[in-house]
Amino acid sequence: AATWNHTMMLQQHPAPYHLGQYPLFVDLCRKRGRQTYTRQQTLELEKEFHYNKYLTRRRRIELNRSLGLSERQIKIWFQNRRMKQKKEVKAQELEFKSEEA
Amino acid sequence: LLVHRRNIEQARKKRKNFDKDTTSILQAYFDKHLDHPYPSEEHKQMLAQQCGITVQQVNNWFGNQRIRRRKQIEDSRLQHEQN
DNA sequence: TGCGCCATAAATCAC
DNA sequence: CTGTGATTTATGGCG
Repeated sequence: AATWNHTMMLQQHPAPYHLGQYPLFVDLCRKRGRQTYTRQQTLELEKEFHYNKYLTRRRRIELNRSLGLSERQIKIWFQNRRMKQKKEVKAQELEFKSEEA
Repeated sequence: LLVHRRNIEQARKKRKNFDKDTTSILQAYFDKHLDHPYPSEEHKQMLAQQCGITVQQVNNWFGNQRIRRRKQIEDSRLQHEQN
């Protein structure tokens, strides 16, 4: 039986893909790197997020031009930011629970 | 960074390593499910309760562990490589 | 048909 | 310095 690490080594695919089998060699592109955004970029994005949590296409294009980030990166940033906020809210709720002690 | 300022101002907690018992429980589960170290939501909650940590911390631990073990295996394989 | 949510990868941060 | 828990970019599946 192929272990997780065998699977990784042979197929390059540890597969978080719930629902059964994952095709071979799918995940080779997951060797990607990651750009770290500048302070200014993060600051502007954070500012925009405070203004509204969801972006219109128009706003996305404006940010694309003012920051040097692609529309896709900006869209993804907002998705991640919403997830982060959700986690923070969840953590706060857990804190309230522990206050009952 | 900004994140740091935030942490210091809001949380004021130092990052602490998990205690030995917690690590033991998590590693035992990981090793037991080496074929597929992706615990279900139910198992994550169970582990969190057993370890006295949050589900998010369980997620962090498994995420880090998967990547780091994978790297370990790759590295040891590269060391063995001779052509 | 695209968009957002979600779990996750991988890199990076920070103690 | 290293190690490790946490956070930040980025992907792909699915609703």
